[in-house]
Amino acid sequence: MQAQTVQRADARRNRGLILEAAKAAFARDGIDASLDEVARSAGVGPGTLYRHFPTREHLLCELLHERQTVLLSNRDKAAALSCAKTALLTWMAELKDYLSAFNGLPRSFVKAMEAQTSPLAVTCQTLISITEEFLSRAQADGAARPSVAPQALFFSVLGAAFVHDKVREYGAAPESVDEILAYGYLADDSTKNAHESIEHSATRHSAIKHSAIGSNPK
Amino acid sequence: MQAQTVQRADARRNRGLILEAAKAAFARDGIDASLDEVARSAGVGPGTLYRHFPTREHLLCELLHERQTVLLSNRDKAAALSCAKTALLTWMAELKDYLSAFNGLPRSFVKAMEAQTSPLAVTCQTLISITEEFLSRAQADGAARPSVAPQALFFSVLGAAFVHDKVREYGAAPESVDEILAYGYLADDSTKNAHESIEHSATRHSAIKHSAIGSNPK
DNA sequence: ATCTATTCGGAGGATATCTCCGTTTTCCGG
DNA sequence: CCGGAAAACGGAGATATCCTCCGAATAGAT
Repeated sequence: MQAQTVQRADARRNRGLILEAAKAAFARDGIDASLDEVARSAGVGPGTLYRHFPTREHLLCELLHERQTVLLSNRDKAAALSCAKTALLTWMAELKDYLSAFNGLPRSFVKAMEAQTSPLAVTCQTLISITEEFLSRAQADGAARPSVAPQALFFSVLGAAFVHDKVREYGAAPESVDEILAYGYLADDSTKNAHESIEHSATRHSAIKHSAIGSNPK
Repeated sequence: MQAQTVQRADARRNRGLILEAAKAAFARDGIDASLDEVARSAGVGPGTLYRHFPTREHLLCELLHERQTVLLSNRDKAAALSCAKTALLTWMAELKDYLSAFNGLPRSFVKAMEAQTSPLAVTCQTLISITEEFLSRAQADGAARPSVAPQALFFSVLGAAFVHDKVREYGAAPESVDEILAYGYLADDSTKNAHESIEHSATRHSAIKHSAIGSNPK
């Protein structure tokens, strides 16, 4: 790794070559692209790649910086919107797009959320914080439901991003999923008494899971 | 494969052993568990495993049959509910639970939807059809939004199932994501004029994506 | 021009997927 | 009960990926 000191010229050059090759490979094959292949197409040895980027996540994180710059500038544009609801909707669209940058990217983010050691973890926290800003503003404005938590919302976008590419390939409208996320699948005017049915069902579900697969302890 | 004729005694026995071992391995390590390891713990050679189940999906599909039986019986219970809304909510919970049976299962399903050759593809179609039943009924009842398409709803559940385990591990309430899916993150009483903002944002988003990554043509 | 710290590159060990084919097992007809 | 053909087994091995280790090469300071 290059620590805090200045790195040698060849090191700097190779780093750039690797990033370029990785960007192409990830864009083409998704984040599971072979790293040895990336090294090969960058014209360096595997050792060089792993010295610069110890894990796939480090490499990914570096590639996302570029995107992140765009995302943050769009955050500002969205934040400048006068309508809190439109601002939130806009941010959500930007966020989902960012999370769909590479095929399989949501999986990396989700993994990063359970392992704080991942270099993507900080990014996650940042994104949740920003989401919270937009969400809070919309909630204060009465445009978003008060019981929605920023973490839950972020997870939901991750889910939407996860299916995003496949929805397109399947022929359905990608926005249809976004719309469900924003407005729900239930109608607005329903009474609230069916709410507990979800809990009930979920509880019953655990019981089912138990009896169905619980035959192997630990 | 065992074609239509009866298979030999040892073949039948090994098939059972493999399924048992695979169930344990998938439950423990998720659907990416090593198949050679499954074969080893089943006490058979790799060749035997691959002769019985040519691909990981074939094996997975067979393992899901058991779950599917439970799911279908629960479908009937849910369908018997008098309230269309509660019925839909219940089905959605059952479905999500089914799709969370193994860690990483949603990825397989999503893959199956773009490759019709996968043995899971039929299952997908079945699940979408059932979802459509519940959805249509709720829509006729005014309990679900008319513009929601069954495919989009299914994709949304896949997204929710994808993050399900991680939400739990993260410490947030798993139901929070379900709630967002059902009711949306926006408030009920908003006017509809922000609707087009989504489209607008999406369009603008594509433009962003273009300029950000469009440097490598095909 | 020399020397040293840095960086490189690729051989190689570990693990996983999937195939091929010689060997073993089942079970049917005699 | 007993061949023998068909069915099934199993594991060696070809290929791919990840990641490490260390002798060789190189940049850049003196």
